[in-house]
Amino acid sequence: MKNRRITLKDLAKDLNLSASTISRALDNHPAISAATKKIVQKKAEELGFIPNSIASSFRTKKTKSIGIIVPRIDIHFHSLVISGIEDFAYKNGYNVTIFQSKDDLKREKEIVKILQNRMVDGVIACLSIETKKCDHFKKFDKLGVPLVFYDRVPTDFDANKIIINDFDSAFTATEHLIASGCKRLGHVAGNQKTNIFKARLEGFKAALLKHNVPIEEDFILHTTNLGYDEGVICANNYLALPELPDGIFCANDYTAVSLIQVFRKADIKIPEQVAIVGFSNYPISKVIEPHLTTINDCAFQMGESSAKLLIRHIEDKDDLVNSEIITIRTELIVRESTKKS
Amino acid sequence: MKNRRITLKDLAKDLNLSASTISRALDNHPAISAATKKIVQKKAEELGFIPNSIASSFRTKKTKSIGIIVPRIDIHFHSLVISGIEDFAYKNGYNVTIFQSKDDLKREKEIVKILQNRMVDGVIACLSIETKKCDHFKKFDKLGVPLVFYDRVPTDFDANKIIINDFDSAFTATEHLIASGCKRLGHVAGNQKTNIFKARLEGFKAALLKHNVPIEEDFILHTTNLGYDEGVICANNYLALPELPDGIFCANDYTAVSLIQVFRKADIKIPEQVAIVGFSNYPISKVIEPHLTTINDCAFQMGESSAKLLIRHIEDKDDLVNSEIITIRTELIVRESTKKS
DNA sequence: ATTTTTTACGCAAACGTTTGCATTCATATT
DNA sequence: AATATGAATGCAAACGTTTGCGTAAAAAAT
Repeated sequence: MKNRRITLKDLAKDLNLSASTISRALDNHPAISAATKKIVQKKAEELGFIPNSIASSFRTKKTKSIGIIVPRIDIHFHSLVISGIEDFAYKNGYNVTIFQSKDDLKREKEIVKILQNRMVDGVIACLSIETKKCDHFKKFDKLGVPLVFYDRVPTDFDANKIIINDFDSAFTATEHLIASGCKRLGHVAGNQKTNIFKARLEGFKAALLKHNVPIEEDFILHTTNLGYDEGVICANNYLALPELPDGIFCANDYTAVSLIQVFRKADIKIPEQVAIVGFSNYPISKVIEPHLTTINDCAFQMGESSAKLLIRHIEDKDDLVNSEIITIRTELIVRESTKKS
Repeated sequence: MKNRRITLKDLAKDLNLSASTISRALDNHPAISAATKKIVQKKAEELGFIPNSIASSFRTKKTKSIGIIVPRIDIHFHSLVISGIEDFAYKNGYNVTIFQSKDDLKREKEIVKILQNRMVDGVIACLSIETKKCDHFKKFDKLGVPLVFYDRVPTDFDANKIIINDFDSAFTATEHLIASGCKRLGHVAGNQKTNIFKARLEGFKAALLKHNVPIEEDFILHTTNLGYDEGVICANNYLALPELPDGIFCANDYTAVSLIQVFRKADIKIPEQVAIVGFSNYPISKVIEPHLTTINDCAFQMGESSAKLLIRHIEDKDDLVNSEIITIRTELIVRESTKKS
């Protein structure tokens, strides 16, 4: 039962070599002869030697693993980002340990503490919605643990950040509505305490300004979490207005989908009467009828870029740059929900 | 810059105590006086001591981390399971390291090797679609590393498994169609090389048998990956038949959604002309019009149960049970797609 | 044949923590 | 007063690997 693990020393004894030679042989160290390497590798195979990576990490102070803090794993955007991170990390010999903050600041702080026990070579994080100050993250810098934020990033301190340009994306989405012939534009806005949603609203307004479209405050509806239910509420609010907007840019796809559904039930033609644009390119956007025009936020690529940047910082310790902001290019995906034609 | 980490020894020197006393004090060991504990804790706080968990793991041979192998993270079912695992693990002081097999057997084997380097106290896995033989997993047993499979589990060897009863679930779904008045029943079947999809087909047939509904082979369509596109193909195949089924049980929600969309475009009323049931309760099932009746596979709970079972096996080493199969209760969620009324 | 260089390997320390056992000192028991 | 008990702490080894440095033997240079 007690299957003691084979160690370097066991191999060494078996082959009348020293542990250091075994270690170097398996590491393909130049100072070891080809013949010895062969022998060692064969023996290792034979005895089923499995290197103890904990011992190795302990010695070298490198764990080859990176920690990820996300609000929730089961949100499609985040699972895509994680997928991108894992993919890039895996190809580069790193593995990823995942924590969910559940959008709870207290839990986020706990996780940060856990992550500091030198379990990870670097950290990738997306802030909880509650997080305003990021002091708890500052210790990573002192410990020499590289840190990259994505999507919801801190504004109160310098850090590596992977973001999309929410302002520009919103601007593009809105311009698309205008180009489609919309004259009365509305916006379903996200929580304005969160920067990305603030930027989307600002981008929306900027586009109107540029094209001399009047900003109708009644057409700008505010939400707190951009869920389906809030989308339904917004839709009904629009319906209660004396006149509907003829184009609405929603800060995410969920609310956009709800709008479409409620409007259609009210026999309002999409896109003929109201054109709708969402944000994030969630899977539902390709399912809803009519298919939803939306902004692809390239979540997988965000994950890849995060991992890439982090690993570069992990391995280039002499890197003088300690703060880098990378903006991922988004794209407008035009589907039926805006094709007035 | 070089911020050397504070260690137990530093604390010991500072307080004129031995490292062992510090260690025990922070561990709340009974042999240490309350007074000493106070002092040690205060000093630890003051110097910003962070225990080196790698060293601890190295010494104790416990990493308090569990490895997860999933086909893909960005599939909603899996991200839900992972979420359940992480949640339970977190509450019990474990963290989770995630790997994606990408449904590639070769990569799955690589991951298994990586996971054996004693990085994890236990493993939770969902087999890649390619995996038929599970020999590569057997080493975990020899190493004393507990292993739990979920959803796609091996059939060729005893192991801890968390599954749903696909046969029963399919049976229930089909009975529901029959109870709704359907007489000509169809099934969109998944890849029959995969057990869960085979069981769903069998459950479907068994329900027909029980209720003396004829099994019409033309109404049973086979697919390979159950994607949207295959759903569209199936829908068109149904439309090409001399007579449509009046009730269809789909092996997953994607194909069910495609059926609904294609049928509606062909001006076929759902559920009046054709009632449709899906499987898995994906988010889209609540968005599609009409909302989709489906089987809730309780993915989050699967994750929780997996973690619970695994951690029990990790901590009860003397546990004589080495193979346990837990079936999670599914539930039929009735929505508009089957409400003929 | 001697010296120098090169090649291939061994020695031993170190990483920070945990833990069985020994030790010290104070207190309780006889 | 001598011994036994118990509480609190220290000692030292161990976990398995890596790595700078030392050294022996072999090859090359003189």
